[in-house]
Amino acid sequence: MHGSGRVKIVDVAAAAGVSVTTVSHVISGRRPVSATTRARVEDAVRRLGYQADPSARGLRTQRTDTIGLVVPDITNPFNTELAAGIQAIAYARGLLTVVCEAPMTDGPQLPSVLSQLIARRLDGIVLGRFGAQRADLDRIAGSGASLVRLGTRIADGPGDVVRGAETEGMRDLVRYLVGERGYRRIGFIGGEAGVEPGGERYEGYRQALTEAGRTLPEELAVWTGFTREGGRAGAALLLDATEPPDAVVCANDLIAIGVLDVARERGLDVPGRLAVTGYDDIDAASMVSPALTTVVNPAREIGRSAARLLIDRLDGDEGPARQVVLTHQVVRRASA
Amino acid sequence: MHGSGRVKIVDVAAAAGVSVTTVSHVISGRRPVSATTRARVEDAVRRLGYQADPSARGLRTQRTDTIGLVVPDITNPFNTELAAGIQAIAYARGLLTVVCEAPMTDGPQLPSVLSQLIARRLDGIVLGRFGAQRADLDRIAGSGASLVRLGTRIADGPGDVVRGAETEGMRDLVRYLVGERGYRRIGFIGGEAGVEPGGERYEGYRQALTEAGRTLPEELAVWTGFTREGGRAGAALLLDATEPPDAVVCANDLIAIGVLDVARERGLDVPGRLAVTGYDDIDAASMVSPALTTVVNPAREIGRSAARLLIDRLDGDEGPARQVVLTHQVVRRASA
DNA sequence: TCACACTTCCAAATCGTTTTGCATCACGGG
DNA sequence: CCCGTGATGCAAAACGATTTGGAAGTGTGA
Repeated sequence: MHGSGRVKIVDVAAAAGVSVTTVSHVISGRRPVSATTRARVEDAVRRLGYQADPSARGLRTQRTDTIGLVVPDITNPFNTELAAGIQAIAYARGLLTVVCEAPMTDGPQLPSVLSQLIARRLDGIVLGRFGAQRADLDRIAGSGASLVRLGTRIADGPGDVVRGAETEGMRDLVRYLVGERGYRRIGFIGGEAGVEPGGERYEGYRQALTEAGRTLPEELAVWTGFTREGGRAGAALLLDATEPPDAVVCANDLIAIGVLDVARERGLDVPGRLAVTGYDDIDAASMVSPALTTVVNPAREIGRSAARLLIDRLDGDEGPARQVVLTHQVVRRASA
Repeated sequence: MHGSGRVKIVDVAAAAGVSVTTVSHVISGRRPVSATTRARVEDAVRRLGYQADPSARGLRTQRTDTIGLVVPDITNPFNTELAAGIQAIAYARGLLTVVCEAPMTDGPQLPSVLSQLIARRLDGIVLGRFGAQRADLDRIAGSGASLVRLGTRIADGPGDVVRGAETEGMRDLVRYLVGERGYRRIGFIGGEAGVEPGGERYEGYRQALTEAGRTLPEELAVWTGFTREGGRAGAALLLDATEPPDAVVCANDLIAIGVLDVARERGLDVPGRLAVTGYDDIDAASMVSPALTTVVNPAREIGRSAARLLIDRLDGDEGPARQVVLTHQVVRRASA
């Protein structure tokens, strides 16, 4: 019952009165075929509704025409936008995209997810903003899949890189807070400790403060998690400090939204009593109130660039590793 | 270079000193193998890091071990949660999940996306809340893929169905607005006209109003689109009516958030001057302010149920079509 | 007419599994 | 002693495409 009557390439060949070889050549265009024969074949393909079996083709060509995206949190809108950007490009090329979640904390971890994807013989993998080990990267590269890494400044290691100018973005944001808005005591809430892109963004925060001649308030920098929950936890920590901040800079928008939650619970006026900023500019950043001052991280464009790089590699580009850096932009809204 | 040195089943057989048949039987467990032989084979598999080639396996077994989810808007958090629920179950079963976007308006439409997925010989497809034609459903079923439809009340047609009790959910919500909160003139903003789940939800709205003896304010029911933009457009329409509503019921949360945007722009107090409600209870519903009164639509659980149904079918369940209905729950927050 | 190049097509090998039908062996019961 | 029965393992045939080497057919110039 299951696809028993599927039309195969031999059926097309029979219907068109040619050999399967010719049908294949018409379809792939790898060898010239006379116009009349081509027309007969194409007509037969259309009439019978022939579609090549991807397993059979993949077996022969050693390609799956499938690429993967691995992200730490599939529900983070940033990652969703990313996926949408990749899919748009990949779909047009006939590539299927599978997006997998490899949580930072619980659930199947990165190495396990990579095993699955490598076993699937994906043609390429986009690794989204992770604390990936060098061993993970080498494993992907060693499997024969092309690799694009996202949001990391670390240039060595296999694969191409796409990233936003995150250090610069955060630096500009904090400059704005210090210079134009005059906040005095600025805290920082990061994601998981030591993990990109938290490091990048913290670095920008650090730079802006030191260039302004401020001392880094080390007791006001905490790392919790890139989630709303993480923001709540971080806010509690910072607000209960002996000398609380008048502004808190968050490593992404979800964290900032968690901080807003706490501020509302405690009846703190934002930004009067406490300024809050995010990073990424996800849709929700403009939904909350006060609307978040944040930095645009062009998720969809990052996805598109990553897909294009990957496709170039699949098409045989053997050139040296490339790095694409996308511009940033501070968005001034009501929260700071 | 590309995977040239991949270890194949013959390599494992050689290393273990048995035939490939035996290796295959050890792996699949389809025929008994003596304990000592099994141990030797398993050891060889581990040592060599053997992983069966999915194309070769798929060619023989006529399965891809891959399922698909099709949704109209991949950036809608409801759909993301849905995907996460499906993935969680599928991943544990060794199934890969691909989620595809088939927008209602622009971009590749449903039939075209289905063609891609059918060409890929997916084992099963979950069709997320769509105005799918009967022909689309039949095409999926005819391709041999198992089918689960989401959020539709239409029982006939191929495939199993998973849905929330949406008519009831919306009915309870509107009862609350009318009965407990005393709103007099209640408008409705739907998604794309005539498309599930808009129809379901409108029906609940209609039922609640008629059972309360109200006349349906037909001029206050508009269909725009299941997005924030749609909400903005709908709000403009309703607020500029000759006799504007004091409450507006939206077919999903994104629409409601768009209405909040407009209310804020116009300086309308919510809920004092205008009450607003959503549907789905996505994360953002509790981020905006005032926080949305809405109805829980258990996206993740719907996804899990759908995946389980699909897997049952893949395992050979030939029973009659099933329908799973999940409970709803009104969440009373600040917006109404 | 022959030689040569170009077009156009085909037969057959190949990709790496799974699965079927058989052969072999050991063992116990009649 | 022989035969049936299970357990165990192997050889070979699929699965459905792509690709290579070569065989026809066609046209041109000497």
